[in-house]
Amino acid sequence: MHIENTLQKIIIHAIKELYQADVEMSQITLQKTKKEFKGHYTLVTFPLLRISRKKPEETAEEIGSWLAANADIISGFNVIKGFLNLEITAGAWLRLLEQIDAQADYGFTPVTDNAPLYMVEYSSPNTNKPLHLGHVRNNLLGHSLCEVLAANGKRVVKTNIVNDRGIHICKSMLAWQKWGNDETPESAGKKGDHLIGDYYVLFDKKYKEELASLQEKGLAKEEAEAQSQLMAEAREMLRKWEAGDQETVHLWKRMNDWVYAGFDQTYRRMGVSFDKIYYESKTYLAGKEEVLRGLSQGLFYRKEDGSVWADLTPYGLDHKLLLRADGTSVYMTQDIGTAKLRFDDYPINTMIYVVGNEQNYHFQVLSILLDMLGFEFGKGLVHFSYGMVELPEGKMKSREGTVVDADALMVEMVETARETSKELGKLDGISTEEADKIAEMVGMGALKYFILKVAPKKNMTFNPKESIDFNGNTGPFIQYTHARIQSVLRKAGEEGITVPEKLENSLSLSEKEEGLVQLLAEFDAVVKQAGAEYNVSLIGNYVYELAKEFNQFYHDFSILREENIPLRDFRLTLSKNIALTIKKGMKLFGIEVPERM
RNA sequence: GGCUCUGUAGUUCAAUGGAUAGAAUAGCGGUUUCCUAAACCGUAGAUCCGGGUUCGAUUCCCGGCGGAGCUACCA
Repeated sequence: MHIENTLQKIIIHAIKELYQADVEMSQITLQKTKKEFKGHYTLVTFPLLRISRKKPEETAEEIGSWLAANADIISGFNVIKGFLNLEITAGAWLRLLEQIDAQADYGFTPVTDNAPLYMVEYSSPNTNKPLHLGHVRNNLLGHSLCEVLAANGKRVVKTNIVNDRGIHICKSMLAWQKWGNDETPESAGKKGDHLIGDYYVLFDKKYKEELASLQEKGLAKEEAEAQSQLMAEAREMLRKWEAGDQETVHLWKRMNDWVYAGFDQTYRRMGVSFDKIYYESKTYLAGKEEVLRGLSQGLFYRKEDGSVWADLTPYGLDHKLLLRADGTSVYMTQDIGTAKLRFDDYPINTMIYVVGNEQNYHFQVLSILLDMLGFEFGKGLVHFSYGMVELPEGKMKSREGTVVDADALMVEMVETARETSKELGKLDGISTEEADKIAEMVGMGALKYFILKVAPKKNMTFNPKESIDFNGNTGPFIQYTHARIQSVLRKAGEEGITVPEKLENSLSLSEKEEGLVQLLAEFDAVVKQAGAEYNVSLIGNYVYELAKEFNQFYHDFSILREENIPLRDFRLTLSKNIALTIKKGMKLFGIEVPERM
């Protein structure tokens, strides 16, 4: 980062000296030199030909010569076609390493009191179903995005909106009332969210049976649906709930608490958390108010049947329903209310919604509506849209029982990690507690990394078999690299070797060492870029590259037994810095790195 | 039909408009007297099709073809 920036400035100076022309930073295209060529950074000279009025090779040659003569961080250069490959001096690399070395453990850009405030909404579960694989991607992306933003010096408020009201909730309540026999999570030995989810499924089953028997009597499907006793009861329950009927509300609270306890357990294991949770049951009325205000101000209109609509045709969109004919609110109404409450609660600069791409249209509309209602934050809201998670067999379908449950998945990942460790004899001689801890870190690391390394925007395929693979571009590989480095440092300590704080300035770096130092130097820049582009996955691929380079490096050199003492010291410091960077990178993913594994 | 996203090795993923399109897996062939082999090395294999802009296109634009999603008085 620092070197790249410095280089750009020097090159701008060089061009001024050579061609008496001013160029913008953006015209200086620097990139990492490809492995097969000598050098660290490459200047692409094609965009500069207009200024130099010379052939690419000549231009590159001239700039290269000027730099070699005048810039003290350049130790050499070579020209291939229009590409100017620049070599950086060992001294410059070492100074950079010392800077990194001086950083605190997680010392990215520090967060200050007046830093921009970002509110990030993620997770957003329904209280009638346990979390599944899709939520896992949501939670991990949301949490990781928050970490990346904070690393870039932003204040972050993590928030969640719980969809805790509506007919779907009444369905599971009704099923529990009818067939539950007072079952509780304790008596059933199930997590609360799973218990409620099971009753939701039970309702659906019973409802289908009812429809089938009605249809047998000769009713059409629509008639059967209209006559369904069960559905009528569910609707009646919703009416009672909205009217504040004590018994209904009490049951609702009791069952919701079971669900929240279940969710909390899942969140804790995933390592995600929230600073402020909003409940739809408490925000939908505010939304209704806002919509009615908009109506009275002539922003919206009312149809003959009483329903309220927004005309979005001036924005190239359709008409959008905001309140039903019976006055009840819809999803959009609730999101308007939630947004208002949030901005009342916090001085938010940017609101980010981590929600799947099936809702792209919804957030496009929400942004316009908030803007119409006069909230200046409407226009700038960010929909952090991510793709669906599919299985090798295709989409997850609850009806076909192909939904991957989040809790079951985590259990399976950790179990597999434990089994594999055992087979490899890694668990010999360590306590059960430590083995458990390592299995948890590795299993969860595999899951998190597998999901986060994919560019958020894209749909992805989740293959359970491959996700628990510990080879290649995986979390465990990176964790393993970290553990090996810790082992090196530990052994050095046992031999009485201390890792030097200051580095000798006279060292010459091998190509491999230069490669590693370069990766270290660029890490902060990647984190910045990830924060600016809301692209979390950049970091994963980067840390993997670093880990891979180190493994190769490690394989080729015997670090501690190096005869040359300063070189040994240097490599120890390098190892320490790599371990630190891996740890920082993985923390941005919410992944823990074991000291040994 | 309209709108949005997407199309890269057998498979899963990379690639600010730059050099010979990278990895990983699976395949084939190797490396353990090497302080962690969950490692390392070699080998083979891909940009959906057709135009355009550009010195230069996987990337940007237009047109096809394929996939996903949205287009609900569900959330």
